Amino acid sequence: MVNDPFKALSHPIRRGIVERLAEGPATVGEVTGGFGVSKPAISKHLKVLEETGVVKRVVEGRTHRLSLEPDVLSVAADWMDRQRALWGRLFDVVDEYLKEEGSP
Amino acid sequence: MVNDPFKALSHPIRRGIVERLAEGPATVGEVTGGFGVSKPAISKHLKVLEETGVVKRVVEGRTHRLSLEPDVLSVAADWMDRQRALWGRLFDVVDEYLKEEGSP
DNA sequence: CGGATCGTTAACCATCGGGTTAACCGTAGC
DNA sequence: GCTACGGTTAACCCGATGGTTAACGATCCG
Repeated sequence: MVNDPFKALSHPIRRGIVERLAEGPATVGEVTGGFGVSKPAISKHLKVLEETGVVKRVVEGRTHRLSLEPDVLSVAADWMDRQRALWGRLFDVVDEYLKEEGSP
Repeated sequence: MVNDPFKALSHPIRRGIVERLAEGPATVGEVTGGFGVSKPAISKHLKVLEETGVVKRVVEGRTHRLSLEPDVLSVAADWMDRQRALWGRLFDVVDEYLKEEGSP
C-alpha cells in the first residue's frame, strides 16, 4: 500500500499517466498505449496511483474510466506548496551561509 | 547514478536530510543522528542526494560540511512549478468533466 | 608515533519494484 | 449460448534499493 505522493510519482510512467489524464479522463486501454509496456504493467501503476488517491476509477460496464481525484490533488498541491516553501527557506539560508563564508 | 529529483526525494530519510539541511549546513555526523540507521546508510543517501545535485559537500579536514545546492534547487523548484501548473490544469479539466457528467 | 574520530568503501543480505506471460473474470454483442 | 473484448490477477524473474557489519583511509591531537 502506497500513500506517499512522492513515491507514487517517482516513476516516469506514472507521471506520464498523470499527464495523459490531465488532458481528460481516459480508459485503461487508452492510457496503456504509448508507454511501450504491457497491460498488466500499466494495471499495477494504476493501482499505485489509485491507492495514493491520485486517480479515481469508475467502472462503466467492462471499461474503467480513469480520472484525477480533485480532493487528493489539492492535498498533493498543498504538500508541494510546503515543499516549495521549504525550498524557499533553503535559498535564504544557503544564501546567507554563502555570504558569511564568501566575504568574511 | 540518479538524476531524477522525484526519485531522489522519494525516500523519507532523504527528505529528512534535506529538511535538516534546510536549517543550515551540517556535517555528516550531525545529519546522521535521529534517523535510527547506521552511518553507512546515511552515507549512501548522501551520495544519492549529491549525485542528483541537491546537496553539496565541502571537505574540511576530516569532516564533511553539507549544504544545499542553490542552482540545482532552482531547477527542482522549476520542475515543481511545472508540476503545479499541471495540477492546476487538472483541476480545471476534472472540474469541467464533473460539471458535464454531474448535470447533463 | 599512537590512538581516537569522521566518514567512506566493501561485501553481503533481504526486500521491493517493475516487468513479463498465461490464465482468469465480467461484460458486450452476435 | 458462445465468442470477443477490456481489464485484472497470479506466478514468476531479475535488477535496484536499503540496510547491516567489518574494515579501511585520512585527519586531528596527546
